[in-house]
Amino acid sequence: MGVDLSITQGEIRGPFNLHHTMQSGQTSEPYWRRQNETYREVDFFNGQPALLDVYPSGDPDNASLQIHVTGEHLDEETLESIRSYLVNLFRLCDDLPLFYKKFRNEKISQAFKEFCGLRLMKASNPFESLICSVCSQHSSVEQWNKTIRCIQTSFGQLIDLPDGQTFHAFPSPETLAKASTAKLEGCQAGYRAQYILSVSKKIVNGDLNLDELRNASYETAKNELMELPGIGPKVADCFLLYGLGQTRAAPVDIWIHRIVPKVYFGGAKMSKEEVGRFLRSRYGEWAGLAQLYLYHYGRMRSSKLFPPEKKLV
DNA sequence: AGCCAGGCATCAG
DNA sequence: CTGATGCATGGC
Repeated sequence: MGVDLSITQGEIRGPFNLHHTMQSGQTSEPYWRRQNETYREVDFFNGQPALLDVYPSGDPDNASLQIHVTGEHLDEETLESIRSYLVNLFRLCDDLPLFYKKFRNEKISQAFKEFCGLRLMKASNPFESLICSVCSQHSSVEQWNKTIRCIQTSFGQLIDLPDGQTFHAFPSPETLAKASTAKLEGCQAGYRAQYILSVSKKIVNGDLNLDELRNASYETAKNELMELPGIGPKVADCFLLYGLGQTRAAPVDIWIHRIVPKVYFGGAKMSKEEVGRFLRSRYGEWAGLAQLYLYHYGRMRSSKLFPPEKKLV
């Protein structure tokens, strides 16, 4: 009923730090449940639910990912789909060493050292990522995570695991389109409840097709997303980056809006739009990753867990 | 009590 | 175009 797998160097291009990646507040999905070094999540593979416990091993520069799978019918094909699921989720094929090398002479390289192995994530369920991105607006990481977990248990299909544990899948657009405002607000969604409803409805009636956005250019996709209620530039970029893997997207939130002018322009006054344009022109296809390092560095630096001794500037 | 949190919509100049 | 304000909610 349980099988052990590992993803090792050779399948991972360069360093990988699971903790940094899992704790960087990306809106691909909510935080996995954590117990010490191990992170747990449930999903379907070949139509069967399986519970994944993942934990790191090896030194940071030569890291591998250990996986314990609990479930039934764990044939070779299922295990292979679990492996590729994780490789895609943590974007383990991204050439992190090349990214570090390209920008090693910039101030941002301080963040490379501090958070070496931090990787972008890409959602396995774009709809879930879109709802996460919507809920993250004007809220803390901890808060939107609670809301998403509540939406999951309140509306998501029950999953029975062979060992008797139960989990909930993330609900479909059809389910959320029919959700009651009261129940959504019960999950502390606040005024975002309306946004969740209308976005879900637009997906159900065909006005919004997330798979088609995948093939559109960055600009086209972003403009189309911003037509939707409750989706502005930042939420659109979060979804494009963490939901669809558009690595040119660089969400400009309050942290990035503070940090970029300070680090790159001597504290000059800039609009959010200017900051976004700057990151895209400077980092191109790496803009999303550069944004993640700046964001995580800034957020950790001002946290009590990470004293602000080392300065980026 | 007041301000902030991975913003957005709206309205006034 | 820029700037101000309300919006739900919890944490500090």
